Amino acid sequence: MNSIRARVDRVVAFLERADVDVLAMQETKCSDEQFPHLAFQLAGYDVVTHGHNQWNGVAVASRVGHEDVETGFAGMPTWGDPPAEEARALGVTCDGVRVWSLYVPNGRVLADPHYAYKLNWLDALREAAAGWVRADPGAKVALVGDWNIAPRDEDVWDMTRFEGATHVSPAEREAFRAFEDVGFTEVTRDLVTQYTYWDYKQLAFPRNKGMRIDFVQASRALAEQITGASIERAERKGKGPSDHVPVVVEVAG
DNA sequence: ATGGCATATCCTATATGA
Repeated sequence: MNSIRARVDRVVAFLERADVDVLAMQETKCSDEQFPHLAFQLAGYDVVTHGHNQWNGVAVASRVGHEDVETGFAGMPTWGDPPAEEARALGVTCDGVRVWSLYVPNGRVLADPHYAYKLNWLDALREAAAGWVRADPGAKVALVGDWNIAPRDEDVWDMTRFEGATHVSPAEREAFRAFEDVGFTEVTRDLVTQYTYWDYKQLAFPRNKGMRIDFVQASRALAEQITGASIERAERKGKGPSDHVPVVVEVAG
């Protein structure tokens, strides 16, 4: 989002236009008290929010109900001094699908402690997710949001610009791939080819210098029900866009 | 050749982002 308050009208207009049931948001950049609920309610969506302050922040808007809200996951690493859990993960069940809105730590640069935090955070998420499907192999679980990883070379506009950078390192790519080992499949890759993020700077969007870093990892039971996917590139246009665009999946039933 | 954005708040400065 890069701030929900800065573009709530755009977001709600998109939900209505695209006929979306559930929206997982990341980087809302506001506290729970500051979240602009009213615009969503007027459009028929209830929003569950998890935000502490101006950093991070995740939320799930749904017009098909929501239950079993969880903030953070078991074993989620902390950050800062004093160490604290950041608002980067929110689990909500919407019409039988367990939706996790995830804002994976950026990593900054490879030498930064934030990079180790990112890898630890992904490890802990995979462990937690493994437990969810182990407990219920038929569970429909969606791990969605800003993964801050470009799993393949073609997911960035120019690999030579990413030598020694985060988002493309072997360790990050392995951390993303390892969700396969615990029963998850990335379900948008085979259905659509498109970047999901373009920097605000250097005319990145008109030059199509983007990155594909937003993904949907689905449990087996959910992956079987995915019937379509799209990446809403047009949402990067016009006045006041986010630097990311929506990634949409269709679920049967 | 260089630098060029956008958001937040402790707002004429700094942190964050990828």
